[in-house]
Amino acid sequence: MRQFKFKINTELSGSLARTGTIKTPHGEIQTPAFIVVGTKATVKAMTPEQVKAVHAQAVLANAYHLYLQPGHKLIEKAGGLSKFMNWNGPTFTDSGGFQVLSLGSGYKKVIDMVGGQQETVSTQDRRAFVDNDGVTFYSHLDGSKHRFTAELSMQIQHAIGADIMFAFDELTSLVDSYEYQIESLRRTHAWAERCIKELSRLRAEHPDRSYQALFGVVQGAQYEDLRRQCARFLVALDFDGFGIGGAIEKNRLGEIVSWVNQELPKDKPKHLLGISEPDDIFAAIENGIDTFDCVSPTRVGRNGSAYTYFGRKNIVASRFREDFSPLIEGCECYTCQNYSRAYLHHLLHAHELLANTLMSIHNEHFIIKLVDDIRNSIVDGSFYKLKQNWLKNYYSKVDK
RNA sequence: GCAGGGAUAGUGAAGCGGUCAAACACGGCAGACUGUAAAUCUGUUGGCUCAGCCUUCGGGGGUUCGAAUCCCUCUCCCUGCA
Repeated sequence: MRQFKFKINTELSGSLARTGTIKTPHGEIQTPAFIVVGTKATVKAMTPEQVKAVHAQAVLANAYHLYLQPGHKLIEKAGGLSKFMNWNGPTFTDSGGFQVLSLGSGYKKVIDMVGGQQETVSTQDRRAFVDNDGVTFYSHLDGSKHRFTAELSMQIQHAIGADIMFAFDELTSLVDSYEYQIESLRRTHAWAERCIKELSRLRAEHPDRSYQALFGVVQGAQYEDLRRQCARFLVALDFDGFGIGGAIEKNRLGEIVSWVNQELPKDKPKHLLGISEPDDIFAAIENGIDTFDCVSPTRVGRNGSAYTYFGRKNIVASRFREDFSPLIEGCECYTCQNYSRAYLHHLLHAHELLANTLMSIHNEHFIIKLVDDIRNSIVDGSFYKLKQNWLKNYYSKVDK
């Protein structure tokens, strides 16, 4: 019995935006929702109680990382991801497909979301090699050799036991040729079919775990024909929802998401992988995205930046040394309720671990609240007003 | 008191006649971070009218075309012996 359900609650006329509810065995997710990232079965520097307190509805972990350490079998023995990490809400796992890029062609390179200059990586520097059947790669932890296939990714994710899993895909970069995108897409399609097949085998083997939902991932980079083609291909398969992945030029994000969502069935949830900048969030939701995840709030926080209504602020900067006000006046997060910018500045300079926790709490709270506010604005029809005012402030360069 | 060693930019520490405004580390300053090889990475860090010039390597004085680097002397510190 599949317990995964998605229901649309309200729609914003004149756009693809909607609110909805995803029902999983571990609880409901009110969408649009920002899904917090906990790659290695932990949201870095935060306890599950703190994750709950910032109103996170679900956590997304990573199959690649958990396979290498501590091993998916161990998590299975522990009773599944949710129990293992003491997070009693819904969970997602990413397939490990992203590592094809981050360890392969994008090794040591930042994925350029703006679409500027990019270099490809020479073969000898690569740690991952893609072929039609799968990916051979070397562990970033100890250099040991491994091989991922669609089947193994499903076995890993199935063992980890998240409520929502993603099909194994290949992520290309913007500099890959159109020809390569076609070749890659062919693999992503084949792997999607193999994921479906492998999951049905696993479900038959483990009826108790048939609750796990599987999302297919749409690739195709910046090409409209490829994006639409990929979406149509995946629709024909038995996916519970869809992820949209791959290299996306920042200024075309809304456009690309809209092509895909015009092809995908309306009544299934759509997840945009790895996005959380405020302007991207507005663009994504406006074009029909229900959930997204991103490492940015925690990573940026650990590295000293805080989200505010007037842009990100580098709290390590000396101008905050004697600033005894909270990160945001009136912010309801634990950090702003109790600590000043000067204190956070001090913790960051002293490399105190509490800095990571307090900065992460604020940033996660901030992004989650933004998405919650957007959800409410869809319900009461004030979406466009919120978007306009919000982004005007955020990019105003005012230092408040 | 005698013998030896040492004083280098914010700190520690290289340099031991020219390529030294002086390695490197830390600290400082600034920036970046979008399916986490990230408590990470990048740039910068004497001054200025900045492709050049000026003042620096404990203080002072020498040697030399040229000194942080050699000599004399003073001050302070360390280690032995008295």
